[in-house]
Amino acid sequence: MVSIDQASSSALSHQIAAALSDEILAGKYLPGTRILQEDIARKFKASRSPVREALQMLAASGLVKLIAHTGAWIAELSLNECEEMYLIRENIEPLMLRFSLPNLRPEQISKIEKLAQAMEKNNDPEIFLKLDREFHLLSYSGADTALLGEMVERMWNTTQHYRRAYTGLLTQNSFVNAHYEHHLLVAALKRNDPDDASRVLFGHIRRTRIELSSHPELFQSNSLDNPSLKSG
Amino acid sequence: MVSIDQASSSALSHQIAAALSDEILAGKYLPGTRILQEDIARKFKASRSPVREALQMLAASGLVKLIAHTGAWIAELSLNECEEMYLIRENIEPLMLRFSLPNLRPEQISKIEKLAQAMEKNNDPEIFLKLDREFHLLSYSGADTALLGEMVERMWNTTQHYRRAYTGLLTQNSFVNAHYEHHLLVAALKRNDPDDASRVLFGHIRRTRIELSSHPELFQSNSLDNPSLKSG
DNA sequence: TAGCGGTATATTGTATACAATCTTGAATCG
DNA sequence: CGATTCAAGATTGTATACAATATACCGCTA
Repeated sequence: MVSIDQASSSALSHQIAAALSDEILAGKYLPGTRILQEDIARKFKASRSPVREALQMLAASGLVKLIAHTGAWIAELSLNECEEMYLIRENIEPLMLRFSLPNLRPEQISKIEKLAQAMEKNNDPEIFLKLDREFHLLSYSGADTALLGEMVERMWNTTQHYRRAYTGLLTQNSFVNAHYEHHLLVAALKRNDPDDASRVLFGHIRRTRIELSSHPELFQSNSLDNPSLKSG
Repeated sequence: MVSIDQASSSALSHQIAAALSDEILAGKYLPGTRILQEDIARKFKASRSPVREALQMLAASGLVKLIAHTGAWIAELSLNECEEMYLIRENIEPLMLRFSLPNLRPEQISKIEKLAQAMEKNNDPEIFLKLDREFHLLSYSGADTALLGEMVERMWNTTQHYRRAYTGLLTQNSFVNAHYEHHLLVAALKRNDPDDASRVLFGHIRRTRIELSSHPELFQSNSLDNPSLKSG
């Protein structure tokens, strides 16, 4: 369940897309940052051809926004768009969890439990971000629904920057609800209770959406050279 | 709410993507058909560069499947994948309808009603397909949720071939349930009842999914040169 | 001084040539 | 006779050169 996993392909365009994808998700580029084809080409010692294709792939996965004849930017969500993503996630991820649960093996559930515990002990936002992503995506890994999986991962990708900004904002205490929900989710998984698992997951995403929406300051664009701001 | 609507852009790649998109949705290529870059290039009197980009765009919108170093094929769904799409639709489209309804203007609702009536009078499957798509997408058009809209349209695109095959299979009588549901939906819209509208829509998509799944013969691949069949 | 044009520059889009990879089919071997 | 290997052809992937477009800066005008 890795979005651009044709990356194993020798195709340069796929390698570039995978590398850029990692960097973007790691937060090395801020939303709204402009991307010049030549810069990327130089960086990977390639021509612009594979770079252009890589940018198209990243646009398809929601990490980059392309505007014809104008350029490419790191994708940026408004507060409304971010809430939209969370609303969709609320309705989709519980469904995926239902498909996954029957196929989750005990050792996977153990691993999920350990991730929840690790998150609780940890106090580095960046590590939380990583563990949280692994926790949830692993809980979906039993689902034999590739198309659903792609959608879900895409939504995690496009919201990644804002989860980072949000977790960076919070104090240690503010995470308690998330930890509670994670533990409740693990408990439901262990007792093989898809109804309760879905309900807890729904509430978890919903609560996060609501808390996010009380931090509009996370969505002030920090780059002024994005033409989509003028035209919109 | 048109997927590749940068097509208005003068960029050749976008024009090619838009034209191909129309043709694929119109059923001029069967799922599993291989697409050669040179053929498309000749057809549009262009070089392969814009064709490659167009194919990437179509892959992003779910109409085409790309395999590195190997080629491009008209996207094909298995019965399971198609059911997956419908399950997602069941959970997503009622949500979008809820966003849309408060912003639908009376004349739009009238238009929706007329489409339902036109579908009932009509007995050409191809026209039904077109009207049905217009009916539903128009019912969502009040929603100010671009991201959700893109997802929904994407799902309509990827399932278009199978809706066509299915409607072509049915007798006039088999459409009655769809007509009933359409009328119930219109009634709920007219009385501004989002709960009922969502419920009817959910049932409409769900029933279609179940009926589709009783026709596995629609999903026998009719092209034998698709490598994804061997490797999968 | 603010707003408008227009030109130079920067950047993206496309065509062409070449390289890399895969597919096909025939010849060979067990 | 079936499976395998290898080479030729077909097709995709990449680099480079050029064309088209947009951006930015400067000077002009009101």
